[in-house]
Amino acid sequence: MTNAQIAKLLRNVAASYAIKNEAKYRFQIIAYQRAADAIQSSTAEVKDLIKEDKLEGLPGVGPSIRAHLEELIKTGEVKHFEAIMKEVPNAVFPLLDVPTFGPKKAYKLVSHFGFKNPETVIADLKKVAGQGKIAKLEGFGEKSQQDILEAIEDFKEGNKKTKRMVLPYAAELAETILTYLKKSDVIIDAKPLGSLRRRLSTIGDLDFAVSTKDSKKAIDYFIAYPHKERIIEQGDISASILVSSGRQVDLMTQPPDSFGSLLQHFTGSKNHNVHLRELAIKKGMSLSEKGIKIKTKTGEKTEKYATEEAFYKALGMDWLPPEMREDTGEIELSLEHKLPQLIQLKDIKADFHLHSSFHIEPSHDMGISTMEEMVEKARHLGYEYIGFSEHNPSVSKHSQKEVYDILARRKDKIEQINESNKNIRVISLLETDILANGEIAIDEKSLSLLDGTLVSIHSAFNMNREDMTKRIIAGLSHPKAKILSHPTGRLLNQRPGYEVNFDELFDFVKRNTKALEINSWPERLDLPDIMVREAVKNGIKMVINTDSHAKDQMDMMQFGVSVARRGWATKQDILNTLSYNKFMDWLKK
DNA sequence: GCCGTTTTCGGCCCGACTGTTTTCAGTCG
Repeated sequence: MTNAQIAKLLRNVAASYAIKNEAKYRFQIIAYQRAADAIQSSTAEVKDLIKEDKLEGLPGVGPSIRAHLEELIKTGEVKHFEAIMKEVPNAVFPLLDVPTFGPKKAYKLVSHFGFKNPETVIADLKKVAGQGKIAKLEGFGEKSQQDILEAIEDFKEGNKKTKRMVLPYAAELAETILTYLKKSDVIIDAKPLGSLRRRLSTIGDLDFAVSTKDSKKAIDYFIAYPHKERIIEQGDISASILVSSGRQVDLMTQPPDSFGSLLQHFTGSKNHNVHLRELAIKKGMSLSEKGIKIKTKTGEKTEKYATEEAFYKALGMDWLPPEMREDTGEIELSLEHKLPQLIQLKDIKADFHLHSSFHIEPSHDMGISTMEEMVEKARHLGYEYIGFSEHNPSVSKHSQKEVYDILARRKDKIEQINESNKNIRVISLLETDILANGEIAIDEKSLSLLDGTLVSIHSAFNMNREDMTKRIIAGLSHPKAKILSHPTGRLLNQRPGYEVNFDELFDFVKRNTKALEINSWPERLDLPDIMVREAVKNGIKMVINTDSHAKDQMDMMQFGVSVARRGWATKQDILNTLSYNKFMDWLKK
């Protein structure tokens, strides 16, 4: 059973409690939802966590839910869950996945019409809505009947085409919308919110904060967005639209003197904010997007905050980078004024994963920009040095002698570039396959031509955990193999990573002066942020690379930096912040 | 049901928007 399935089960339990008696089970409902959130966002599978006795490490999973989950993994079902859910018709649960449907609405409709089949319930509901039968129900009307039809339609569309966007694409779309917003006369400032601002690797909806003295005009301007498909909702201070790519875009407004509270409130994460508001209550404060409500002798007043810095300061905290706001210890550090200094884009002095168009006759894809073009781009980016890491020449099409000859020509070419340009030092790297047997694809003689090599997995993904771990460690064991590229092998929205024992791998990397790559490619963003955090805790060195196949892709470094920041990495954790000489010293270790 | 340097008992975040309502319930973030 996957984490997603377990999370859904816990949400169904929460929904069942809500249907039974929401007031009575209020806190159980919250508890089950929290546990579901924690499990859904965990990188480790619940069954593995149980095996390693780490399940209680998840925030929101206590003794009771842990016992239930152990029963689930052991027997495939949980008696307690079954008992609660038995009182709710099965057909309720699929409806909960449809936006605008909560437990109450789903239950009312399913029980009134007597729907029995979870498989067909959405179609069944669409049918009775089409027949005008919902509008006649108490608590429903013509409009809500129409909304139900639209929600079902959108849901079916969404299932097909609108998965979460990877960060770089979301950032691009956001930039277009921000540019539009900033053209308005009444909009003083506009900034991204939510997961976009926290720089998650994948983004669902896009949220924006707007500073304005005239929220009505700002909202009118927003809903007139040229690529708008339709308005989802429109109120006095916020609105939501659907844009033509099928994405929902939300806008929140506040006057300039409350803009700081607005940014803070909607940047989240939910857990960060809930924790913050609980702390505030203990200080007699109440937090919202409007400011901080404080009880006074005469009544209460709301202090306004124009900046987030001032808002956090009022709570006795330092401003936190949005990437850290996940309630994983950052609030405590901020209260103690001990936040780490996260790495910034300007700290980056090099990029080691560049595929040029040099004719290397590679095992995989080639770049399209010349080495010279990429060097020029590196100069523009203010780098000090770069490394070319084309895929190794195909070993199925060439003898090792031929591989050597190609690499020797490439070495000459790199030397020539180093002689002709004084701005950027170029080092001779390669992206070498780790073969299924753990050997690296090219021989000793060819390796001797390189300053070092990145190694990576591009074949035989389906090995078991133990064999894959052995394979990677074997590949990384060669003195020239220094960096493991895209370590998990995941592709966002496409495939999960291969199975590796990362405890073992981390240990090996640390003991042998190797490094793990944070790959900035939009679908990779690999190492994932959560594992970067583990790597940082364990003192593992990393590099942030773009894996560029064209010069302009070198701009994607910012996304790798975002991943590093979400993992709390500082300059000291990332090797391409080192000067050329220091990095070369490391490479030779 | 979870959680803890104010608590192992007694708390548990805050508000906007919509539709169907004459004051609120449901959903969302």
